[in-house]
Amino acid sequence: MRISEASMKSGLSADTIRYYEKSGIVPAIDRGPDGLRNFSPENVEWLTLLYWLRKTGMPMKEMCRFAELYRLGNRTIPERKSVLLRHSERLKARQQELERCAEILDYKLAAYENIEGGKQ
Amino acid sequence: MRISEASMKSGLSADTIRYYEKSGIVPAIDRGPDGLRNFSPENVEWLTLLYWLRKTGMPMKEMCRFAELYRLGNRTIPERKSVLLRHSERLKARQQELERCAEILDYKLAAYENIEGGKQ
DNA sequence: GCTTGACTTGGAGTGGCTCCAGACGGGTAG
DNA sequence: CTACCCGTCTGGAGCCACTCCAAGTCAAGC
Repeated sequence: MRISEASMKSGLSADTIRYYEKSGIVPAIDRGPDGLRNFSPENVEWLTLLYWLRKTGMPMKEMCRFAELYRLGNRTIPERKSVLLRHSERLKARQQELERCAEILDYKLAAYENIEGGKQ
Repeated sequence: MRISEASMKSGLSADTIRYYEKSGIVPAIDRGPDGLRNFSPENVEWLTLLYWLRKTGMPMKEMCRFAELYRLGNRTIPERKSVLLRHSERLKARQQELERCAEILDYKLAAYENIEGGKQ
């Protein structure tokens, strides 16, 4: 499939996909005789995973490392697991931040309720 | 208090505080006779709020708007409330994304458990 | 009086895209 | 056949929100 379809399915923009390919985070995609990229379902699966990792704050560097491990085959699975576990920890920390911020917002909003028309 | 203390208390770096002041998101801070910034507790409270809003993804533009409303005094409280409510919605959406990603990670990790030593 | 350290400014650099100009090639319309 | 539109290509500029740095000022301590 071509880039627009891969983009729709993965969630990444066509520009971002090209950018990822350039930076090696995505393997060089096969090209048709016309020179256009031809994405396989596996490519799209990979892009989709990247979409989620990136969206939830994994840095490029780490994604590059992860991609490299993937290229190196099965014997890197333990390390890949540890990358994902680390990210999972990050997600938890992030959720706590969001919760903390939600509390602060609630507090602020309640304060506004009380003030409404009073002093600042 | 000086910038280093304000930085510690708010969580923002000194550079970021100066940057925020330059961009108007923070009111011009009082200067002592030595030309150094002299932060009041209210300044720090404001910085702390900004820290949380920014950290949880509120764009600068919106924070600028919020700062402007704040400057305009109490009659803008309803609009300030709606800014915070909108952000609160954003937090919820963000939390769902994190959860979705956590699911995907769990799925991947489980797949790795099964593969461990088998085929890629 | 000299060093140390916190602060100042302006400006350059960074990460991760995002947008754009200009070129190409395939398909439909006139 | 020509005109035009689409989607794609590449390389490069632009953007956001910092972050870091150089060069300078000043105050306090030895």
